[in-house]
Amino acid sequence: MKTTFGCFVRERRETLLRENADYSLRKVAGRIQVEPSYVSKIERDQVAPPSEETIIRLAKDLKEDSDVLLALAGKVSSDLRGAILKRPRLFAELIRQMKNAPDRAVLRMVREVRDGKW
Amino acid sequence: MKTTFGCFVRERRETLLRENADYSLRKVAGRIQVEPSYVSKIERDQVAPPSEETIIRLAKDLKEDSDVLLALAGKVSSDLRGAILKRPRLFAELIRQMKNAPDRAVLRMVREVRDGKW
DNA sequence: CATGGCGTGTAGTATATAGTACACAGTACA
DNA sequence: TGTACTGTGTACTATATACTACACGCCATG
Repeated sequence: MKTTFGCFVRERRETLLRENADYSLRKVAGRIQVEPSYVSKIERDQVAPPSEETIIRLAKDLKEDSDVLLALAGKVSSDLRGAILKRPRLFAELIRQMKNAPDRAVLRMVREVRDGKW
Repeated sequence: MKTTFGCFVRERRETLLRENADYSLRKVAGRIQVEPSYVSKIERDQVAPPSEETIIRLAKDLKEDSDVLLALAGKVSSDLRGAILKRPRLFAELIRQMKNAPDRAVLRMVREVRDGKW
């Protein structure tokens, strides 16, 4: 079974709540500026995941990687989308090529580029 | 000025129409299974670009790269999205790293991976 | 001169997205 | 024992998305 957005968020929040009462559903809702009932429905997967902006605020609040949270919501963060849209053919080829490459290989490339080997 | 989705499509269609009467707006609309008035509005950017599925049918009909057409519509094709969502942190890092790399460098890496150098 | 194909204008629709507002019942604790 | 906080149920809403349906006027041509 796949982890859903809601389950993941609930689990993460309850973990934080165990050692910090500031992570009640209502407190989190307050900080990320949505209604508590909405967070409740989100965590039980009763509604679709929220918007990108709300997911990013939530990720920050829960100290989670926003790319991971966005992925669980089936979304790609808009800065990545922006990069792809500027050079669609190039990135399409890159991603399709890397799709089946093992993590190690992809990481090696990232490192090579970061180290200026181009 | 940026080329819009509509302008691009209209220009492409009219180019094809010049040597083939099968590329009238109505004929294209018929083949891609939407109303002619809808295509008219799309080409004049009077409405937002159509759905991914419709864009792909349109790209095929106009013999255009669907990734390019999707990009003009501000969309990323769902197979690319799927690849990113499976390994969000990895691909986020990859794309952010490649974002500022010159085309040549990215292409070199793509070729290296394709040629099994990993 | 009417018939067929052309592009376009107006109006309307179904479904999805992204939430709000507020009442309610249970629990803790002072 | 009351009050403060917890999570949840119900109902509603505004905006966006992705189109359809159909009528209109223009032009070519047979």
